[in-house]
Amino acid sequence: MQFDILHRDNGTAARAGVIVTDHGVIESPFFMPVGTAGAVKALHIKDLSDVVKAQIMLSNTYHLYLRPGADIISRAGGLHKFNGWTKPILTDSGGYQIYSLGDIRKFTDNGVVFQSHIDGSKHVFTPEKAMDVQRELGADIIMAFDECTPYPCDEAYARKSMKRTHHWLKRCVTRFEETACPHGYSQALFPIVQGSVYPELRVESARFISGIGAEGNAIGGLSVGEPAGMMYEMTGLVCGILPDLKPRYLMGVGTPANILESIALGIDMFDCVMPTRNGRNGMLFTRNGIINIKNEKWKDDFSPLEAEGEVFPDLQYSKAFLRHMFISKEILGPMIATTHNLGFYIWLMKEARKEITLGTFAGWKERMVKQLMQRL
RNA sequence: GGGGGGAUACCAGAGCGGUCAAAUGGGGCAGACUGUAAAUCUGUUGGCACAGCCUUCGAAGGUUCGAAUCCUCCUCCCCCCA
Repeated sequence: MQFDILHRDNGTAARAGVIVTDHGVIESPFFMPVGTAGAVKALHIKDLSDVVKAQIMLSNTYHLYLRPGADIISRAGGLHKFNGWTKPILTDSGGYQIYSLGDIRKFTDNGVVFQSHIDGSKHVFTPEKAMDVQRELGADIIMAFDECTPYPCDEAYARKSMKRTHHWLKRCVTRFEETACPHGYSQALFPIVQGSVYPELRVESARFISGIGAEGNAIGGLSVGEPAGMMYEMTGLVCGILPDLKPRYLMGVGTPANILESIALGIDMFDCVMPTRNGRNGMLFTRNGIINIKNEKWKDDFSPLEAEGEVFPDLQYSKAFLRHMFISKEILGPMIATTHNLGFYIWLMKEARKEITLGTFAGWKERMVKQLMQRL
């Protein structure tokens, strides 16, 4: 994997660059639609690629390991062959799932014992296992096995957990170096900074992660319920320490405003379920603000979803029609909303990139943040 | 013509003397959702001057301290036999 910074903004830490992988080029900053089980819910890969114009998708080790199983995907020739997505893929390691699994998991010295959310069966995940499975899945970028701390989290636990993540990282790196992708192309391993909302821990973790010399670095454990200001503070702090010339990935973020603010702090990569999940639940992100399409006030609004929009559904469907689809529980409702939201997110990233290139990102961002988060 | 069953809030449907402004489901309305156990979950759904009061359980009378629940009568619906 190769990363080059092509432009830097005037007045913020934002940068525009390019990542080259064996499955193609990605222009940064970028947003990765989440396709947990190997597919972005409610979307064909053709729409993901040609309509939404996603450059890369994210998938999940935990889910694919449980079902259909890494062996099946490996026998298919890797995840790209299995799901038909020929562009880059990033897989998350399963650390976040173990966090969100709550009380059906427990930590051991070796790794994590957890129960499947599907059938309750017991499984053990270790750093080595996370690497082995991700090698078989064959994503272009794979993530270290970490522990995502909840919010709030006391400092003693956050420190202990961070140390564990660091320790696990070393094991991940060792295993990663001992193995190769069985499908014949290269993979990059990204380590993850933790440390909850404690500046000293974040600094310590960012330094440790930087020392690994990875091809890219991620920030985890944020956007788990802490105030946005705290998230920006931690992100800015960590960005100041992580290598400048490597891509920075802020995991799980976020709202359009969160993303623009984080780009300004030096983040290049994002993923979030918000455009897809909230879309399926009737929330539309638009250039003018947020719409809850199920609200009665849209019932006779025949204006297009987004008059200035460039994505297929924007002009094709009216608000009244989409509301009708949702109220009638038609499958097309979630499909339209997902397509629109992802198209919007990716359009927003493209615009951000353009502004960075022009060196005018800061002012544009201020205007957009206010506008995008309004409730319509 | 004879016999039987039933009418409950927007709909369906429990309740069968007090703890009932009335279970439950649907529908309606609103909210939540940030590395997806999510096409999910939560709240609300008679009125108001709202820790209380007022008007509701087909209509009208009645019994009772007290009725959606018991009695009388009226109206309408359904089933069976002829």
